[in-house]
Amino acid sequence: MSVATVSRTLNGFDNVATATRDRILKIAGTLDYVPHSSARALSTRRTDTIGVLLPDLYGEFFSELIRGIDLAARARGLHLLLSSSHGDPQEAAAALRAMRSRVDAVILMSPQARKNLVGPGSVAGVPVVLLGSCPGSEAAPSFVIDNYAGAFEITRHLLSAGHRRIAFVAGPQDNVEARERLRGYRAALSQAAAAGAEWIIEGGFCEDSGRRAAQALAGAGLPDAIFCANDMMAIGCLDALREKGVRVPEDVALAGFDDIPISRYVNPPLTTAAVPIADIARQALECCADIIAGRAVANRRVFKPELVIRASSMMHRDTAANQFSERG
Amino acid sequence: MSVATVSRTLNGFDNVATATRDRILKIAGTLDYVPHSSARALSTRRTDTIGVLLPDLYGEFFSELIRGIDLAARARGLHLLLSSSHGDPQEAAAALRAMRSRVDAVILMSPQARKNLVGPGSVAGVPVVLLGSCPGSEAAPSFVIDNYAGAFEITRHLLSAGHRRIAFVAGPQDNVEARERLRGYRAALSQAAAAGAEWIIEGGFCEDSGRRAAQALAGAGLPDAIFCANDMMAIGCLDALREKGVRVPEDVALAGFDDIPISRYVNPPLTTAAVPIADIARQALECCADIIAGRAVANRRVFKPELVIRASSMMHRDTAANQFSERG
DNA sequence: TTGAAAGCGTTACCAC
DNA sequence: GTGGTAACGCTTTCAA
Repeated sequence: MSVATVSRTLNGFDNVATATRDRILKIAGTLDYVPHSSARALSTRRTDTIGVLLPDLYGEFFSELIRGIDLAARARGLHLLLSSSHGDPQEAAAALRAMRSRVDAVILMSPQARKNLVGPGSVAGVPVVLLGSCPGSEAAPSFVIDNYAGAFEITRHLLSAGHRRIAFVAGPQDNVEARERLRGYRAALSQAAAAGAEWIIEGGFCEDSGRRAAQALAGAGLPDAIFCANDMMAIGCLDALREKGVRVPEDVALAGFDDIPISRYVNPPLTTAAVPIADIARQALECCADIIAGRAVANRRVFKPELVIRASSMMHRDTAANQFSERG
Repeated sequence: MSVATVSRTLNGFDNVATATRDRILKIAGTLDYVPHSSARALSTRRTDTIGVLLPDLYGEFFSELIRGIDLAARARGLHLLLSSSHGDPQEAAAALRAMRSRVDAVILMSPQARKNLVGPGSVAGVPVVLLGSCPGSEAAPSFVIDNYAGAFEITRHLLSAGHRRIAFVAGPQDNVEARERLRGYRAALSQAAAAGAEWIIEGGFCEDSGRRAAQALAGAGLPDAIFCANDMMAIGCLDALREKGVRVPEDVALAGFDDIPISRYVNPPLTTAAVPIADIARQALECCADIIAGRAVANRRVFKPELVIRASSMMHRDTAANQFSERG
């Protein structure tokens, strides 16, 4: 038998005699033979691998993201090359370069990018699909969250629950998603006549920055409500408030953003803007698969977060009464 | 210039004239040239990639694990090929086969394995490092948690806090780690004269099974303490107890296992057995690097969890008094 | 110090 | 249906 025939058999071509094929398959099974992927990739120019480039890996947000991508990749028989902790876009660019010949496409999340990381849909020949906004790389297909709308709705919800002075714990300043959430908060405030002034505290998307924000707020006189730019900060916030003896939602209402799995399990459960993380992840991977297969893909898909009201933002009957009487 | 000279230059050999080298590097920089990794791998028989095979990807435990591995891999210039959701060992074996030619070594976690997945330190030529116990594959280097000791200590802590009737919410029955934790609980109980009888509820390591366990317990008359085989179940448990109006730790004490990051942020903070997840992950990766480099590696490294006492298991002064008078 | 050429293990094209 | 063989892009040995 020639290598050619073996190759054809193993790749499922039908121009192989049944007898030959059976014999080959039997022997391959006996030998536990697996084709060498590098050789195949060299010849085929396909690796059956998708690269995943994330800014970080801490917390349930990224965990859900990877889970969604992994599930979809397995369903399509694709491998996943993972690389993260690319806070700065420079590093992301380097990682992208290192991945170039190892993958057929890349899922890239780089909310801190400034200049264009990615050319029109690809970088140096590798197709790129963006997860979230990536400033300067608008040409690539992207799956983005409508952060503005989500933050706007959360803020409006807090206002309509009777809260007036609403503090916002912002995300990293160089993060586009974080900035959009801030913009949504501001817009909702300025649109509501009854709303108090803007009240912005710096944060960094991690639990600890939420903690610090709560400590600062508790020291400076509490607002009616605290809106954290993501759930992790809200959880840190909640913890620090508990330590200070501040009750949520009785003394202060609280809301987050993302609806990571844990948010429904904290005490009180967290009001938040639900982002279908795993679903976005799946679609991003399928988009990669489509691109590789040469199918047409949507250029941009926007996901609007869904307002999820839980106990952390509920207004207590008598607290509400007090507030309304206080403020007329 | 010949390809050979270019190759030597790019691989940092010193038998290249400085002038030639500079010229090559300059041109390579201009062209943004990156060697084709498949071609290189085909020639070198090295991929500079480590495979990571996990049973699941849900929750902070795995998220921390991947984070630890990723950090260490980046530090060593290695890539990560990730594959998960291999509940059943059959699938894990298939994934292992598919990875074979794509990686230099594999970090494998397969707590549900039965027969030997892995030969003496490798499977079909690929070195394997085990994360956690992997029944039947004891020949490979492994990084394991002393689940028995951890569970023993948690149980003893609960007993010494005055709790007598301690319920255990078990993990999946086919999971070795879960079984070891159960064994630790049992041993501690049988060793303490004052302890109540064994009280075991089935669980599955996920939040929801913790919820269900709590609901069952709340219906059947509460124990003094609930010890969940991992933190996720404890968090689900805590949530369901809150819904039922059961106070923790006043009405019932609670403890988990793993010390995932979120555990200190729930209300009340969770008593647990701290497993240095990210550190174990790092060491596992470094072990892979050592094996690839031909360095000697330890065959088995055991990590003893550290008891972390937080508010969820604290006994209230008067509750304690009541219990002692009732039983004493 | 450099270049020529033989692999590495596939796939794919072209004869037969 | 099948086999021979030229790529694929690199590393490495051997000569020069």
